[in-house]
Amino acid sequence: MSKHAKEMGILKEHLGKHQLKFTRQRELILDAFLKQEHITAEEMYHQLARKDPHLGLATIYRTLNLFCEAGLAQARHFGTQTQYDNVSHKGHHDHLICTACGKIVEFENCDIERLQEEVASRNGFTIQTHRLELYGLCSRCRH
Amino acid sequence: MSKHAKEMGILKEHLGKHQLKFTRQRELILDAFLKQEHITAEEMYHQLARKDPHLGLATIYRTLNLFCEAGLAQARHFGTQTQYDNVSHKGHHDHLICTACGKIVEFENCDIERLQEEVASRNGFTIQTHRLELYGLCSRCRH
DNA sequence: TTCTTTTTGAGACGGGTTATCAATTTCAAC
DNA sequence: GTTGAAATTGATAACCCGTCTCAAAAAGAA
Repeated sequence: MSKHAKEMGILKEHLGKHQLKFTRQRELILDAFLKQEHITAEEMYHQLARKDPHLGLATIYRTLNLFCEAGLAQARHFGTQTQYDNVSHKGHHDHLICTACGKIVEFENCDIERLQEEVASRNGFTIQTHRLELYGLCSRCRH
Repeated sequence: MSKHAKEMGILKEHLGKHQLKFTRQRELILDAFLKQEHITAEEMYHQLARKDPHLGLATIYRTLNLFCEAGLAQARHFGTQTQYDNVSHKGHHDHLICTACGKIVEFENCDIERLQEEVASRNGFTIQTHRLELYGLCSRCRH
């Protein structure tokens, strides 16, 4: 009866294939994860502290990495931290990153996505997800 | 009489603007840096150990970060390490990565690059470089 | 319920990067 | 060239994020 039945199914299938178990923590973390577009382990730790004060940070890291293996999440190294992106979110967005001040602007561009599909199929690939980061100087840092 | 007169000039200009000083170490590190497309601090530490056994790792980090501020380098977080890219090097290529077998195919696409420029300027950014990775299944792994 | 296997939580640990600080170097003004 | 203020260096301690460890708890098949 969860809103995330589809993803829960993907997770359970992955667990079954690898002799892993379905736990209360994994369910809790998946539910929280799917509500956002991307999150860090630390952020999720604080978010979930209210629901389950004893949930450990290590469990969150382990579980988010599990989601990556199951294809539900995608890890991305941003500055010093790791962002876990929600792959099921359409409206996938990319990033403009200022190399001077660290400012990050999100954007979407359908034309680029279409060209990516073209490149992929030309090479026999089926895209699952992608990462596009543009590094440069924002208007304020250009001086 | 260095081959890197242009970049040395950029560095000196940056130093001048910020009341920083031109040192033997900074010159040494810039020369080594410009000879490669990208390098980690650790790699440079070992490379330069022969020329100057007393050159400290902290100095290398500080100097590479200085190069980033001067626009000569660009930091990229790759896994646990930081790659410092030589911005003056063009010849950039992107990657198709198979999530099943790990196969990597390199490609270039001018149309995508042009659209990137568009997105950037619309947001007031000047692109120094970018990273585009397409993750999916290659033809052999699609089954 | 029983038993084996996996998972969890708490904290120790590890690798990469930054901060600290006394000694040294730069460089502008004499 | 000397001098002196200000920046830099090198060694290492501290830091942060993420992983590992391991005993206790939970899952799930029989």
